[in-house]
Amino acid sequence: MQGDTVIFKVLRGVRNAINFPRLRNPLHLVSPMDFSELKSVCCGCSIRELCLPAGLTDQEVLLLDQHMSHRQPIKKGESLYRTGDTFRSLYAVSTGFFKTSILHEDGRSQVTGFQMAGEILGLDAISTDRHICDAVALEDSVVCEVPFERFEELGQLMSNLQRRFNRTLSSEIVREQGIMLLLGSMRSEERLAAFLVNLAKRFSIRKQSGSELVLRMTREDIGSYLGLKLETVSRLLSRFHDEGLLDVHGRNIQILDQVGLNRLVGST
Amino acid sequence: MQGDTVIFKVLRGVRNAINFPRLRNPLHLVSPMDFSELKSVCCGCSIRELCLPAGLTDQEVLLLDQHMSHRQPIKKGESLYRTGDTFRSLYAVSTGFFKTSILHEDGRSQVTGFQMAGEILGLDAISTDRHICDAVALEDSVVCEVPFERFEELGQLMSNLQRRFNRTLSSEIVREQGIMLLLGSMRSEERLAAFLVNLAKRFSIRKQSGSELVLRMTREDIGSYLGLKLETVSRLLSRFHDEGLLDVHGRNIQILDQVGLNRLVGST
DNA sequence: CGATTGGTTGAGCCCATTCAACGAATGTGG
DNA sequence: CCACATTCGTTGAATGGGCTCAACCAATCG
Repeated sequence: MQGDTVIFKVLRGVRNAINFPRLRNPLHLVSPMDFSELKSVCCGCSIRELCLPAGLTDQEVLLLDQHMSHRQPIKKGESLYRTGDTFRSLYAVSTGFFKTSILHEDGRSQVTGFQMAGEILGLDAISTDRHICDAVALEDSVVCEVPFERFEELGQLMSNLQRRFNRTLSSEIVREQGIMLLLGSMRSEERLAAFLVNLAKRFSIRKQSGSELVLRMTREDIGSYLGLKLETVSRLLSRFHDEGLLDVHGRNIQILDQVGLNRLVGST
Repeated sequence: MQGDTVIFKVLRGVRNAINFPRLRNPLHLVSPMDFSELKSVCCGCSIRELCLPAGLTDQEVLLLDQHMSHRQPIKKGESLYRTGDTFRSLYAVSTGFFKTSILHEDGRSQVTGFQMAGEILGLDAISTDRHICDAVALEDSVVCEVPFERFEELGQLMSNLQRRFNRTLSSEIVREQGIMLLLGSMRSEERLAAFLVNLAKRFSIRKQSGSELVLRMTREDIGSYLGLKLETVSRLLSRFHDEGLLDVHGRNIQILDQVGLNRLVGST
């Protein structure tokens, strides 16, 4: 134990001596001309605190910003990446809406998630250096490309960034466990209610209405995500409508009874 | 772009100059007496390459070993941690078998995984600093406790370790996506077949028989994991037995027709 | 020894699926 | 501009896969 602490103090000393102080130096080394070329992307981004830069200082964000983020538009229906593509970058959704889905050998597919502003795409590819799912834009969108090799290097220099990223990865694990619970032990109406509640919550965090949802995905996408058939989703939406929980007009859904919907999920 | 590269070279230079060379120094600073107290744990571990130290050099493993791993026995039926416990450490299974499960408010629970030698427990807790599932030993087991704060510090100093850890987290995401596919779009017999094939594969990687399985979990555990009722699991095992795919004697299961089982899953 | 836990099997039921028809909206090319 | 195809969504009727309920057995444990 004693030996442990000694070594650790040394290690920590080394890290502190070099990591944080040097962190600022590189920026100072850049000529004024270079500085003028640096356009802040993340710094002025409205969803900064929902995204990778969450919890970083302005200085840190600036560093991340200039060396990492590369904005890129994606048209509705286009793929950001496909299964089998070699993995080079993570993508943070800036604006828009995506779905990710994995393919089974026999042609069946499973939607594994819907991503909106601030959420990260491609985390699953880190493990194998290849994308194992398809990411498709469900509306015209903009993503920030984050070259992963560089990001890892930056993580080594910014412990704060690395710590946040560990949390991002862990959150994705938690999210998926929630889906496992949903798929493994909820009935259809509970699944759909949970889905709508989750979507509403994520919209409202982003300062959008938490009761008026504009679905960007088809009934089939929802069904795949929830382990249901599209007809079942359609029927359930109609039933929720009849029961006064929702107002359903195609993809425009207004939540009329938030409490009733939550009761269905079982939480609260 | 030019500016990018300049700064990056500097950053990389800083890292290289301090990270790897210094890495060895702390050990040299320790007195001989301290050295004698250091017992290698991971270094001699038979599953080293399946566990956190995978891909590290001997020197790096030694460092990880001495400051991180703390072996700890867990009796069958005991909890390694419970939902709500504050998160301090990850645990690597050294020997034995665990299950993790999350609890729904209304009492329902969902088994989210079974962990065997070399697999890491607690990854989901990183996101919130609290454990969000229960981890229970299904047989007498030994785990290596890895205090996470220290591990993060070490990751900052060993880029290799950090990179591997990113992959570990990502692999867990991929694993869970596989379960989502299973729960969302497979029929009961496919699920059970996939489960058995996966279990057999993991046993055989660990130099154990890939055809003679000794299940450590109950039918109910399996059912929860696969989104089925225990009766369904029992019936399916009986059917597989009748069809000559398996030899089932309680928890001792021998796979008789590997090919037939794989055909059920749909892969190959 | 009874009590408890885990496993198997049967009978009937129900929820979600399958199959099918139809309508609305959108886009495309002549 | 219309005719046509395509995609998406809704709704009905019938089916069936997995669930519920229940009885029974085996192993383990106090």
